[in-house]
Amino acid sequence: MRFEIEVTPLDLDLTLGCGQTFRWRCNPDGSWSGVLGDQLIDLRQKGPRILGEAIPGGRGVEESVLELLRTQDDIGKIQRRLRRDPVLALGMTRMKGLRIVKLDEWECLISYVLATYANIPRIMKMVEGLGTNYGRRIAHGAYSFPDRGQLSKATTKELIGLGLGYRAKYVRALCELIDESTLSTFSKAPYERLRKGLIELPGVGEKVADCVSLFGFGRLGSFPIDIWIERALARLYKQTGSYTRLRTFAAGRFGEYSGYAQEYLYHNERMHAREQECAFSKQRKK
DNA sequence: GCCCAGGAGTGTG
DNA sequence: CACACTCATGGG
Repeated sequence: MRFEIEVTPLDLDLTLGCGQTFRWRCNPDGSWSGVLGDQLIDLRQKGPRILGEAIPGGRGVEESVLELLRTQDDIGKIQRRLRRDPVLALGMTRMKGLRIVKLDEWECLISYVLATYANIPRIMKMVEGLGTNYGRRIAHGAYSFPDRGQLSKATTKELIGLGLGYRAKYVRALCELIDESTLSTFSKAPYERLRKGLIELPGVGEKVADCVSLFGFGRLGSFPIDIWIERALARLYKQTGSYTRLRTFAAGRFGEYSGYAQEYLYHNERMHAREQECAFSKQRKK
């Protein structure tokens, strides 16, 4: 089923390729393929228009893509607020098309528990492994992310076989602990209580809780601090110290849209590191 | 071969 | 509060 939607501003490559979600892949022709619920979806950007194709297709496909891209966010308003920070204002215009994504809560929780101490290619491989082994087949080579019931069938040994390592026991424990009401209670909870509830879960610390709050539960005030954000805060703001200290700094500086600030800083820092690396290798060639 | 990764859990000073 | 150590492994 083909469909077409319009989203502005939007940079699909930035949004789907900057490491927020581990389920979308860029095809050789520049389009993106991913799974939303039980739909395999291809997206191709033509200026402000997004040309999409869904298999098997059906009602609500457009809506699920609009939800993924958080089209209700007023990017202009968010950027005006964040531009009050001179450091952030510097390179922010080119980030205009980078949108926070809205992921399924359960998928997001499991994905970011797997994301601890692993690089992005490996995380993608682990998440893909859960899909192909425990999800439902949608199309050739495409599987839905397994729900609690499906993932509960996995043994710790099987999960380790998929390369999860010590993360396997956390996935097992989460399958036991999380039920239907847990996530809906979380959804209704105010941010700080949601955060505390998430941190009580096995395999979930402050950083994962903040990622799940942001990408899974859509709390834009959340500010996950990983190694890249730590570097960015040290390099650009001369801020170092504990997670709590850095988090307090970010809240005061970026306020209710800290999540967008975080994603800008994250992407910027990774690009900066890559430029440094290129400059270094060029220098060595001489 | 070596370094590092969208960290968490636990124990100690 | 701050560190220190372990966990388990694969990608670049």
